[in-house]
Amino acid sequence: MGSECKGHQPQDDGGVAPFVAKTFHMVSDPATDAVVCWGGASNTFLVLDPAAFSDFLLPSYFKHRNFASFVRQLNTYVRTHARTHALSSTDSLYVYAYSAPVSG
Amino acid sequence: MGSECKGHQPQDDGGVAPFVAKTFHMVSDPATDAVVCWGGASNTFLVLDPAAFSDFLLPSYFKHRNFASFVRQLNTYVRTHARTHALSSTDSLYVYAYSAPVSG
DNA sequence: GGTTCTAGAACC
DNA sequence: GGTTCTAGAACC
Repeated sequence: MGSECKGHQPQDDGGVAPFVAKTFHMVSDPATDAVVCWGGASNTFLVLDPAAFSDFLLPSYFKHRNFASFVRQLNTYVRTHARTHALSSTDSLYVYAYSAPVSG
Repeated sequence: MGSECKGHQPQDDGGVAPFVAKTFHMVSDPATDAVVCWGGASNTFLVLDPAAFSDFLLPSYFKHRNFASFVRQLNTYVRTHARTHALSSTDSLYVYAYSAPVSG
């Protein structure tokens, strides 16, 4: 091959699955912190407004607006990504552990 | 026994499970037809307003307001009650088959 | 018997 | 790899 990779990595996602990358972006976006945000300790994120999360946030990242589908995917990566772990839920507050990927 | 049952049946639910009785009542109530109502053919019922269904209707019948928990229970009775059968769902319209109990 | 969390399986 | 539907299992 003539051109070799010289460390240039456009869109370096560290091989992270699309679902994981999207979820990280979605949670990290400060514009939507009233809907979903990082939790305090324990590498968690909180869905503060499940209705807005389902109706507006999910369809902007995924091809659906079903909270159950999101949870199903999350549970998949809970398994394959040691850093992710489901915790608990209440009537209106869903809490999932999800640590930020380590850069560097 | 001195007193025999003479056909008097206060609260005759035909031995139907509480979940099934509650769901039937919830769907049948005309006051909430904008939220959930009986479907046209095929013994179905439609959750027209999932948000209102979860936030207001579910907690008035059950001890939670989680659509997923309702679906989990529904799927249980899909199995044990031949008359119930899950069909499909779309973004905002959940459709489940559920036939009315036959009286008489 | 109910409620929650998670996963299998089918289908896309 | 994503989305949906359903069920197992644990816990209440």
